[in-house]
Amino acid sequence: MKKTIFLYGAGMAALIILLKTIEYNYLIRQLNIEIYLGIIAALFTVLGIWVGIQLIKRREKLQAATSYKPTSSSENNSPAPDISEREMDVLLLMAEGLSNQEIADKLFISIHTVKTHSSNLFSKLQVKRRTQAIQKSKEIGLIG
Amino acid sequence: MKKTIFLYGAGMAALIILLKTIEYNYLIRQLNIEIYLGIIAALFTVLGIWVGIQLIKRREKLQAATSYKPTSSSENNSPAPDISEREMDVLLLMAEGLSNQEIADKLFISIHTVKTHSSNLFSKLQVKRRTQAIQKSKEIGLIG
DNA sequence: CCGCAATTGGTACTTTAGTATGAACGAAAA
DNA sequence: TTTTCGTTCATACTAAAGTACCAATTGCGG
Repeated sequence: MKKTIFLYGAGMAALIILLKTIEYNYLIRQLNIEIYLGIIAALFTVLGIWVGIQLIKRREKLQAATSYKPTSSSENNSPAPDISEREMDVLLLMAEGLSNQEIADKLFISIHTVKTHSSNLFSKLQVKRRTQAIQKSKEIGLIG
Repeated sequence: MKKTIFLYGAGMAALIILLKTIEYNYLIRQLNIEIYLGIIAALFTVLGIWVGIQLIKRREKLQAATSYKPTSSSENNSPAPDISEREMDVLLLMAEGLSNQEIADKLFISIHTVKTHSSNLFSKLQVKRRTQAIQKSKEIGLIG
């Protein structure tokens, strides 16, 4: 949370510095004021889109946390290793045949994170490939 | 789609009109140019946030549409795509989580042949990856 | 005999998957 | 407050999967 605000402020500062540089150097005397305003509008529109996406991600994370609690503490005793909630998300999408990139898009995380989760998943399931993970997790009743 | 674009354009137009009104009436002569730029930045940031939210919504809708497609009309157009005997062998071992090399060893053929079979298999099943092939062949009852 | 499909094998290439390692942050527990 | 764990992201690498194109063999039916 604080990090996002800091990054937002830093981005703003960087933009302001950039604009000041443009203004006081050479461009502002040659360019039309309309073009200058257009550049500012475009830049801050992009910045706003980024902020909006960040807000969506945060909200969805909070919603998921409040709605999905009873996933991994009920019946998994000996055969089911303690798969975390996020690893379970990856596993389910994996079983549907999605690629890592598609899983990343659907969960709003990067493909690197998907690889991290899946790698940990394979370790916990003691398998080497995603096809084996699907097969084994169905065997031990992790997924339907 | 078109509606969103129209709304976006309308929002832009309204903003421009507002800015022009501010500029040509009274504020621009009294206020500092910095404040004027700040107002523009803030307005377009808000606009960008809105656009970002719209983009997220659209993408989620598309994902839902694509993910729910194969439930209704997948088993009527391809109840039995003529899978050859050897392709079936590969598919069965594939569903057990074996790699191409392991399948090749088990069938006493080269890995190239396994790739050929699996590639033809994916074309016939209209999928792109082995995980999807397993999922789909179970859906349409090709394998148990 | 000839065409056709299936099977097998290959080269060369791009894409995806997976590993190893490190880093950062937040929340919860100790 | 410090530690631990889960989550996130990243780079750099190797391994596996998949595609495109080609070619030889075999068996079957016209």
